[in-house]
Amino acid sequence: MVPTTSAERGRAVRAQLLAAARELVSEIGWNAVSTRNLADRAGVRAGLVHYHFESLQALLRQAAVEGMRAMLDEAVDWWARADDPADGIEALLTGLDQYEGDDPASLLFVEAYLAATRDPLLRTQMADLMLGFRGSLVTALEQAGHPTPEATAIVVLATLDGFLLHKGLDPGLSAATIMPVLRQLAGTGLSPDPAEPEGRNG
Amino acid sequence: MVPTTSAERGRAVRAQLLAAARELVSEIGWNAVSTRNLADRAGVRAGLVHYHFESLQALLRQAAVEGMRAMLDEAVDWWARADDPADGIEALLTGLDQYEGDDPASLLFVEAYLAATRDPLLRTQMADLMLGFRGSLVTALEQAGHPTPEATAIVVLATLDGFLLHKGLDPGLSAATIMPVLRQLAGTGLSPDPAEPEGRNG
DNA sequence: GATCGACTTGGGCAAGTGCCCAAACTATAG
DNA sequence: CTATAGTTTGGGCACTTGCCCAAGTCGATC
Repeated sequence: MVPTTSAERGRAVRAQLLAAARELVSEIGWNAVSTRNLADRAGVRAGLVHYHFESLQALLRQAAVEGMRAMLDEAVDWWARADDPADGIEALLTGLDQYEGDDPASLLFVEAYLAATRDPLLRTQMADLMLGFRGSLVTALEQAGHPTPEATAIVVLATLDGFLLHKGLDPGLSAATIMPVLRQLAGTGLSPDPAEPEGRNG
Repeated sequence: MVPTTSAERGRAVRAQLLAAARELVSEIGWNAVSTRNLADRAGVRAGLVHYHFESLQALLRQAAVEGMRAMLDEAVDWWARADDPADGIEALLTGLDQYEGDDPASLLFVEAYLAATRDPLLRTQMADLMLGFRGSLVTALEQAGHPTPEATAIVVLATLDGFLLHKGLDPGLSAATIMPVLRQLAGTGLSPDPAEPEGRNG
């Protein structure tokens, strides 16, 4: 259905701008997104950016936070369904494996981390997001009877983000390589697999 | 010794520019460094940037790679001295703990990771750097008799980088919290020390 | 028809960008 | 002294930046 009223078209433009922002942030970097190339990508005139949003930064902030929240919510669902937290981690990791270090979703996260360093509002919003996500991992680990859920959750999340940083440099890195180690981490530590083959990288 | 000849002064200016670049990249971000604020920080005229360097990007690339190499070499020395790889990791982590998420060295790394995504030359240089660093961790783990040195090294390095990403959001994160988990990872799992599990808590 | 409000247009502004270059400077060599 | 080579200066070019705004379009309401 093509939007007809002004309000409907306005809402559509806002959505297009936010989607274009998500694309461009991963493609050219947070600081390289300008009102003009953003409007270009969204297929609208540049003047509209500052009609619909207070500033470029506010637009980028909203786009990033909404995008990340959607992805994290999806991941939390995985955890709710899987009975072993390690299965949820594996699902997350293999999701990254189809890309070769230029996964747009991953880059959006890293760009946002960096931008948050210089944008206090974005920092608090992202901190809330990550706290909630970490909490859901902690409860999953608790329910699995893990001895140190808090510290392990922090390490697992750091590893996930660090892994996609490294994958940008070395696309040959495979989730399969590190999965056994993460599985051992997420497991209760009571039944380690006897012989785990050594992976390699490219 | 104050430089007197033109060549000496030129070398000094190059060094000042590279140092200023390292500072500014962590303070305002890779893409926000311009010829003018860079020259300003270095205390030289803007025209000198393009006399001494082919381009701004080339300057930033060289500054980042040199800075990272110096820091990694230092860390490798730690490994050479410590007999337990976990001690080296602990030394690295506590080095990060004195900052509150705005450690200039850490930010330089993350900024470089991101810039490498869009600069093929920087990517290969950083890949070499990280491969060498990871290799030294692998040998340290091998000598300690670790069963899966390769995969563990990848996870440990990813955790290190991911941890500083998260620390930017949540400065309350302490290295002490995750150290037991990393120690378990880096250990052989055979507990060479008589009493080792469950040390102090953060 | 007229009016209203949300939205859109296109042009503009001051400031900043990377890079360039002719001219000047400076310490050494012939 | 005059060359010479390396370095430094200050201004400039063409372009992009975020943000602004008067004038316009368009459907809904009176």
